[in-house]
Amino acid sequence: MATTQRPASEEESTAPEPEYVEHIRKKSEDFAGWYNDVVRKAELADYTPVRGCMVIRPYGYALWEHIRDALDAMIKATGHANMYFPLLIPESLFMKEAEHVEGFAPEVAWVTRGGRSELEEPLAIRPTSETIIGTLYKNWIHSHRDLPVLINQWANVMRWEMRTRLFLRTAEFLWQEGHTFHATHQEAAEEVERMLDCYRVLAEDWMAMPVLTGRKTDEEKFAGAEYTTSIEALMSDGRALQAGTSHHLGENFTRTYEITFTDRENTRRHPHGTSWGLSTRVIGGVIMCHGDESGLIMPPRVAPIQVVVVPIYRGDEGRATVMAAVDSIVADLKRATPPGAPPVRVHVDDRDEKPGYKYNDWELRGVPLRLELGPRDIEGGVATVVERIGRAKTQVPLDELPTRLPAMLEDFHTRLFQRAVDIRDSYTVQVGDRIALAAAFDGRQALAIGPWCGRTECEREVKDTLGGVTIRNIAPDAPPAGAACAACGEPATHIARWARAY
RNA sequence: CGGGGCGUAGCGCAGCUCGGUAGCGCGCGUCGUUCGGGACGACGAGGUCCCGGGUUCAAAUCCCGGCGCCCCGACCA
Repeated sequence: MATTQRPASEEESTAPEPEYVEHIRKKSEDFAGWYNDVVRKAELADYTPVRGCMVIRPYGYALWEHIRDALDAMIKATGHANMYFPLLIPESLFMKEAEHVEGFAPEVAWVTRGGRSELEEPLAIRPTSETIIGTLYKNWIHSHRDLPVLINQWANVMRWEMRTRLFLRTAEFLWQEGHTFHATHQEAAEEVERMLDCYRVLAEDWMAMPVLTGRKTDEEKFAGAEYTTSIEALMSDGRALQAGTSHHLGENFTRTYEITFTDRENTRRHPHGTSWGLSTRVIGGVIMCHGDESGLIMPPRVAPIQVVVVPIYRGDEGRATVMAAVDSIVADLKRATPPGAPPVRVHVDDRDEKPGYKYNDWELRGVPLRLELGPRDIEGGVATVVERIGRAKTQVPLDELPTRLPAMLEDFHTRLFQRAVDIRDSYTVQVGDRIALAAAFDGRQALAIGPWCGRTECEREVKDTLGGVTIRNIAPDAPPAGAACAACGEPATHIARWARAY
């Protein structure tokens, strides 16, 4: 290609090839590297001097706030109230529930010196709050008239993980944990289902992330739960992510913490508990579900910035003209917002950078719509709107922006959701026997759906043999009559979803 | 906890084999020209070479001992 002869005397250049160091690693070649680059360069989060703990930066925290607000509204709309419990749990309380302790003990961080005396009882930093909440509610529940108790807390918890990844698995993370107590098993079961459905709605309607709801196997359920349900999302690399869980605790904790109530027949009984949680991990889900080679793609309903305005001009005079038009657009958008409705979240990028730089920067950050406004646009009385998924350009008359932009954002949400469904479908395989199951995961990722016998040994055998393939959850539907387990051939009792998980 | 890799300017790295004045690119600051898909010039600021010890006239470089981080496994939201 190069035809120019270099003089033989010319020294070899020792300088590295010019490259854009701001660029991110290729998603198709190095998914984990891509993920890290995107999280850090889009300024969602970063590492800190604290091992395993991340800092959530303003752009990432704004995303979390929108997710949190949407979920908080649903939690309140279903009758729950927020409250707050202590971060530290005395060892003796924590150790009461045997199965719970066994499940969590390895990853609990302990405060062994209270600052006053080394002889003080060690304190666990909560990995979850069932134990302290149970202890307290023992004092507050006496009668069926005290039930149901429907509470939630937004909090940080700590689990001393061996390997951490930004958002997906950090030693400290933010979440909400709902805790409820009910008079009957049935009522608690309905609660478990109701809150799982809130998570499904949050994932699908707010984050455009399709999920499969279902029950966890005994192997994967919460330590101390009677049963666990979950929402499972498939990432665009084909691995599954547990994005929220809702547990039926039965009487497991209320027995241990001696919570009793007197029912209508004057019989003393233990209430049935539930707990359900969703964490900052879902942000990792949003990133890996929607992102592409250019970076993030933010679901509009939770996007910190929904529309970014890039002004284009030459010289100071051009700048003044364009910026006046930009100001007018922003003012129109605010004025057009119906009372009570959230305004379009618009940001004007007036940095002293070239437009091309800004395009790439905002694409990395995943802003759904970019509004370009330059001399040509102003002359035509339009703005150029470019959407993030396919970079399709639309000329929109300036006076139509207040109605068109919200509509385009809604359309963006719908297409983003459908795109995620299509990606998931591309990995989905219906399997009827072991050959099909093994083939589904042979050198690739998959979401394999098929009949299952319900046996833990079978589940473990698949995990060990097929390289970490696990049952993410079990479908609500029963298997066809007479169906055989796709993994072992024994009679099937369930429909399972197999995948490799994060 | 096993297996790898890496610690040199804010970031990415070269220099280490073979000891001798600490470098490059990007970024950052000021000024000017630019601006419809990652602009350019001039000048400038910025370093306990991860830490501790040893060898040596002399250590980023060689030796010993720590510490930290990242990646891959097993465990987990």
